[in-house]
Amino acid sequence: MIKEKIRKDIFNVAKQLDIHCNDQFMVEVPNLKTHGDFSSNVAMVNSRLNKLKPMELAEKLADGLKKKKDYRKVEVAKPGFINFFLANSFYHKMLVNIVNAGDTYGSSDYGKKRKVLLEFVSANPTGPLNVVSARAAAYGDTLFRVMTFVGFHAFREFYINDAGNQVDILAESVELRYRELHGERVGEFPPEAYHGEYVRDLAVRLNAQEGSKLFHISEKDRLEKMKLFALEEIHKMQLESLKRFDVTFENWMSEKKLRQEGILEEALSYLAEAKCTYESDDAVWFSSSKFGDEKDRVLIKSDGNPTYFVPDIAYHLTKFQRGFDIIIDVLGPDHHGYVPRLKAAIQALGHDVNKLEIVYLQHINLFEQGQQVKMSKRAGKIITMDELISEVGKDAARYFFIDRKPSSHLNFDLELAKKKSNENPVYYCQYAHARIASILKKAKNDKITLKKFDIKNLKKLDKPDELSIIKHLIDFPGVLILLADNREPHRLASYTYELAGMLHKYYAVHQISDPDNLELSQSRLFLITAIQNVLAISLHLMGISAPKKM
RNA sequence: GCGCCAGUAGCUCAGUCGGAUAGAGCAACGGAUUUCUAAUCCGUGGGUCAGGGGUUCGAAUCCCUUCUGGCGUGCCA
Repeated sequence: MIKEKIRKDIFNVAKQLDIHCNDQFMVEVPNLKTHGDFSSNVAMVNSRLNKLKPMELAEKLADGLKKKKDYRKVEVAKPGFINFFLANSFYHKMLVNIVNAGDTYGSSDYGKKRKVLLEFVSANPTGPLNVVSARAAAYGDTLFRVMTFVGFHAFREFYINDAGNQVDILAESVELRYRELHGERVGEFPPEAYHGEYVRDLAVRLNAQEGSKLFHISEKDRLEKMKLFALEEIHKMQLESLKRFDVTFENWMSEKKLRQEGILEEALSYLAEAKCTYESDDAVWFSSSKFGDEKDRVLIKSDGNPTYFVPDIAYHLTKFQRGFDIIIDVLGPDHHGYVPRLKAAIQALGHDVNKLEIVYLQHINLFEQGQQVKMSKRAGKIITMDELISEVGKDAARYFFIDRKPSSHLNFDLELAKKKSNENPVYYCQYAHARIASILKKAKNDKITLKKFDIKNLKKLDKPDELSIIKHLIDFPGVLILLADNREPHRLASYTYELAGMLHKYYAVHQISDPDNLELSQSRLFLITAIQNVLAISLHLMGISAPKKM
């Protein structure tokens, strides 16, 4: 992290010169190259404190900083900026570090082993995963990979709503299809039932296993059997889809299990102890409005059953009991009205609500030939995650889902994702990686080797584009930390795309491997080795393959 | 009505947390391969950062307000 280094240098010089310096100032990359590799507003921020004009203060600091050998030039500009130009030797030193670090480059102990729970996807076990789940899967998994890489102790968790109303309806839907198989006329399929073709498949498979036997047991037992069968099968389907997407979970939390273990009662009794519940209209209420929710919420319905809210409270209670430092829920946009009451419950239970973070992923619109693909859940006409993966491939799908920041609506262009051309950013990134592999192979054939590489040779790397590539490579660890802190995987997609672009441009202008120019070639091969290393790491963190050949 | 998210080039979006002349890609047009992969590169045009006000040395970024779009606002999950 160069910015940190420069900050430290500034602080040191200020101390030596007896200049007051608070930490409010910034070090950043200016828009214009003529303004240096980095610049700082330190003199402007601290001018009042030192009773000096910004320009005067800047001059003083700059004089001290000029003495450091990592800077080629330190200059002062108009309102009071200090501009830093780094020495080539500094870049070369960093480049060697990058290659030496290998696939650990960018990793750090930044997260200080803080325990992080990432809950995402958590789709109802009532059907195949859809594209929204796919976005959540790509988002959550990439965030997990990066947070782990920068030193957090992260866990992925999938919460299965395998109890309650929805799964009863699922069982009834299977029942109807099962009856149909046995020649019964079930008439119009109820609108609230699950219409998807997979329900029929489930019935067929159940029938293959059990035949008409199920008619000889009570309806209650039969429905229970169907429920278990359907849940098991759908869970396997979802697991399989996620596996195709290279996403796994450390833990699957079952709502049914929470109920069986009495966590719901536990949560309810804590709320009662905290005097946050009361009875009214034959129902039990939670006084969530005490904690900022807009109104109180029902916990136990007048029919004696808990609302879906209760298991959610119980589930979150376990998250806190398990001792996580950071708890991240990745939710769809339709849940944001729900969060205030959840946070109210956490406060009522006496836990630190600040540990809970909610990330809302916005909706996805699929486009095909410029037309939005209309999806209707009722008619069972949805595009599943599996169909999407088959259609565009895992790599493209994961990239496209990560490419936008979570709060943006995502327009997914199916045509573009399938294209194998420069228009498709996924291939653009992968091709850069493959291209390097190809150059390295060629160099090997030409007997240009990198073994026992002498750092002095890197002096040949002095072109502006070479230095800005190295600069970009040096940024990598900082990008990962920024990404982890802000929970914004899209930064990695942009970063990778930019790096790939730099390689392609570099390739177009310079002969990298040239047997007639051994020393220069070795320097350049060293550079592209570093690029390839970083490309491979970023692609891996995004769950995208890094091919050697395309 | 209230709440949340968004509004940046014709389109899709970035913008490193308040910095200097707001950036890419696509689309349009014009160029570049006797070459380490043209799945690539170079060039050209394109902007009232939705509107207005405020905060300060300085605002796409922070505050207020108006407008537009999406979602939410169940004893459904």
